[in-house]
Amino acid sequence: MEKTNLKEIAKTLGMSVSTVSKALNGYSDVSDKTKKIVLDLAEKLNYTPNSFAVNLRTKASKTIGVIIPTMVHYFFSNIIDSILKECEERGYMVIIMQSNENYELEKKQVDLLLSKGVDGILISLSNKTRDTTHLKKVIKSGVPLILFDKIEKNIKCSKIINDDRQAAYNAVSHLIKNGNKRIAHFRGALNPQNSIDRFLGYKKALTDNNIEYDPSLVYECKNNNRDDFVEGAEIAKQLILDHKDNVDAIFTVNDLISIGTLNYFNRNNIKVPDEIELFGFSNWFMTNVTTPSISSVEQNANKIGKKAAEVLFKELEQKANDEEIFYETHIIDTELIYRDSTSNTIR
Amino acid sequence: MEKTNLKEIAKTLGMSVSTVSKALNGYSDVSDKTKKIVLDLAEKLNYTPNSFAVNLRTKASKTIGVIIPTMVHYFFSNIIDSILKECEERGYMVIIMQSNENYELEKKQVDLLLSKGVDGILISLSNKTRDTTHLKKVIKSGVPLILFDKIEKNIKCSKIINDDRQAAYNAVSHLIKNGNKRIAHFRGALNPQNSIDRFLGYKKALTDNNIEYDPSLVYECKNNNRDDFVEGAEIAKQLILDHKDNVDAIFTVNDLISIGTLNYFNRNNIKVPDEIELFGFSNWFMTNVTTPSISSVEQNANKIGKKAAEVLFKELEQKANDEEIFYETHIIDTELIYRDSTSNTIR
DNA sequence: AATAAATATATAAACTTTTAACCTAAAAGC
DNA sequence: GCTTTTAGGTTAAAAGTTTATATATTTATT
Repeated sequence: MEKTNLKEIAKTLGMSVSTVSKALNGYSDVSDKTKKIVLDLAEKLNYTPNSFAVNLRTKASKTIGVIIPTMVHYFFSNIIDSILKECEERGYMVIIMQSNENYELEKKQVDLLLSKGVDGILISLSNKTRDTTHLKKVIKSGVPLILFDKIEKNIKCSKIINDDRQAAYNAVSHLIKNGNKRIAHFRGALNPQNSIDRFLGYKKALTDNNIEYDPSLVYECKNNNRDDFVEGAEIAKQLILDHKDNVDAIFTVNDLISIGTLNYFNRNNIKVPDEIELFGFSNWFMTNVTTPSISSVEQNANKIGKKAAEVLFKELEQKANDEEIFYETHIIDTELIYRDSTSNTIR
Repeated sequence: MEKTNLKEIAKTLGMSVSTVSKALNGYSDVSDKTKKIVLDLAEKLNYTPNSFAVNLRTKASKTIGVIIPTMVHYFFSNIIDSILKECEERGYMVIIMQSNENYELEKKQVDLLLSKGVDGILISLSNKTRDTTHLKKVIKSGVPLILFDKIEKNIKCSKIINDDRQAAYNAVSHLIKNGNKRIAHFRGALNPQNSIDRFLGYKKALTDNNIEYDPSLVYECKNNNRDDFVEGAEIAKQLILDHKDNVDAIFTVNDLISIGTLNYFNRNNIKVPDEIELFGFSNWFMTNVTTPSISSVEQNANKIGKKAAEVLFKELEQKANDEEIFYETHIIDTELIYRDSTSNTIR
């Protein structure tokens, strides 16, 4: 079953290549009779167009590229999941690359995608990305670019994000409404924007509620991966050593840290939420099954991925129609999920 | 910065297109002097070959396709992780598709990948795949195919798998060595091969050790996703209702079920491992942080992905050299990880 | 009936690259 | 000094598709 082509079909039917092509593409200037003949033979021969040739001719590949820091993460794998679904529906393929939080690699991957001729690119930036010439290069080359989650504000393109700051603000406000005053924060590393924003939201919630910000209640977690559990437990221990009974609640930068913290408390008979309340971030499914279950911030990763793909396809269409493209920043809603690690008298 | 091409460069330098092409590709029949001139200008103009044209001409895309049942899974995201790394090293791109355990979708995706002209395809089959004409089509079309993890034995191609049966056998044997006689099995659904193999390994370990197989100790878990936790807890409850003190240990088909089970025992003051020992499967990182930590089977997902990619590239090379391809089945080693949910007096 | 309009098909160029085949001039061999 | 080889390059074909333009045929208009 050798792969056939337009030329073969044309020869067999005694037609020209262009007629066959037009028939297959449903052009109106081919008679229905001819169309049927062509379609039938194409079907019989199992004809599929050679996409290399189609790409070359049409200058489009019906393929998009996605770069994320890591695949092995609940949040990102969910984003990818919905990007794949959106693309699948539209007959687009997705090339996925992982930067592994490595800026050089991210840069190289952008080049690879461009050289590959993808129709559009979605990126969630690595934590180490400071320089953005590679992003500007994408824009210059005319390939639509969408940034999501880990974005760089000063790039002229559409962006899809959560409002981390607001989400953190809401979570901490909830802790305050519950009557907590001494609220600790287990923050992420110093650089990543998400980590900064969550910290800022935490801080603002305190000051807006006339609670003095106490830096000694803020602990930094270095890792952002599966070691977070261990680090969460260690920091929880340190917190108790430092502040004994003088702490009411903890807001953590992610759920795994919360789970580690909870684990330490459970092992040491510190009652959650009675003695200390706990609020996580990301709504990882495991927060629902710990004892007690952990309140957390739902980021709606699926919505982020879906919206990112939608905006890309919109821009792709606008580009095809030579319409002007207005860049959009979409803020995907987050929600507080109240579970048993917080007293939820008032919501 | 419009994208330039060979023609432009040739015109600027007053050479022929073919000389420029040969210079850039390091052919020996271009003088070093000319090469330098060409390379310099190409560098300056930021020339990158139009890969659509290269693909068309060379009939290769330097892209491979991967189909997996789901992305949102620790095991698969790890496999993808290492596939991406292997491909990255070789300058290959990876198109990833999710079948969502849907046979029709899997079939469609195979067609898409073929029509896209990928150089090779890696598939982990959906649980619902019975018919394999789509796989035969791949082979017929001459595109190297590698099956991994969820495979179909009767397809003539290379395969990368764990020996689930042996791994289960080893885990249960360990439980037996620890002195357990009444060993329950929380198995997966009836169809998937992995689930069947793990069950068979469980059964064989019993009979090989002269322990009578008791079907009433085998419980079926329907789901294979995040509801497993809840189901694990429910089945644990049922097990205790059914068998009270007449059960020594449990071997579960995956870790989330183990964790759910452990959660039920902890809540109901059933001591693990003193009253009941527990052995999971997959070595999900969370088994390391439960209280007590849970013994489990490490599947080496990264090795599976790495090997799958390696074998593909090997076949790709053999194909390029017109060598005969011998299909290989690689069994990736598993290992037992002993933790606190089992008494590990003898190893 | 002659012309205009419409319909249907064919021709040929273009997309960009690679490479087989060919050419020319200089170097080498005798 | 003549032939042969080699180095360094050019020409042109080919990959398979799309599409603007040209041509041929049929139908409609007056």
